[in-house]
Amino acid sequence: MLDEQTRYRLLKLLEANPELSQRQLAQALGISVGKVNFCLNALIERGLVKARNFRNSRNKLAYMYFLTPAGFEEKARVSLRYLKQKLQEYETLRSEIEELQNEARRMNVQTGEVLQEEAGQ
Amino acid sequence: MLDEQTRYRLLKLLEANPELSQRQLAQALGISVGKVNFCLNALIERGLVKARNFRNSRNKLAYMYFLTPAGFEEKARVSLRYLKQKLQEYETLRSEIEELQNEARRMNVQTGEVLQEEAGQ
DNA sequence: ATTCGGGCGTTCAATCAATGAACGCACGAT
DNA sequence: ATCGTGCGTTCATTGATTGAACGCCCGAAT
Repeated sequence: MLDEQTRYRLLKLLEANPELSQRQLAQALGISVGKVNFCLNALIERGLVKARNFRNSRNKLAYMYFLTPAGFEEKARVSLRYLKQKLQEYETLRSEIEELQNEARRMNVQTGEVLQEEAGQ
Repeated sequence: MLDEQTRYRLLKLLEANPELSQRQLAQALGISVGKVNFCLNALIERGLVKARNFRNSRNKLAYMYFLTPAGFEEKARVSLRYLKQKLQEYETLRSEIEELQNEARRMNVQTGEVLQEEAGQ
């Protein structure tokens, strides 16, 4: 449920915008309200996030989800892990693309440049 | 069910190794037998793959799933689409990594190089 | 004082991709 | 005949995810 990407993106979003509602978080992350609710409560339970009241722009009482000190530490760890993972993915992707390009080149020979034209547009 | 990646990897695998059984295909692709069966039947139904009998290494009767001419054409199209998609992902990943590295740099300032050491190992 | 409307967090039945154990079948070996 | 093996196929189960529905709260309007 709490995959690395969601964890990272949620923590980052909370750090930058603690005033977002669960619905706004859901929309910003492209996930469902239910999932945000679940993840947020998990973070709160682990003491990484605290909910606090504040007055929003329409002067209504609302929640604010801000990172605790432990939350900031966790976010640093998660970011680093996420970065490493992305660098790994990057390398994997690089060789996969290379392989695909070799394949496309082989195809070109057989199909008389048809693919190259197609790829151009 | 038939996402672009599975479609590409299955067609590629069939082109190179038509003699693989559904179980072997599943293992090679890291997906379940049921999914391979479903995908394969979809390909057969669309006339992109044909099943044919042959004698395998143990001299047992077995199926061979080979690409039809239409299958080869489809594979070329899928490969190209997949390549484009991967190039796109590559660019996205590049900027995401850049952003993560900026973030890590900012953190370094605040945490006194702790993260850099951590990243080293 | 009362009603209303809107946005909030929360819940949970429904959905859907995916799994892999179980099945019947075909066939070579014994 | 009979086994054993590996095949394709099936389908109940799992598990993640969804989003409609709910009750609640509170400011505004009546």
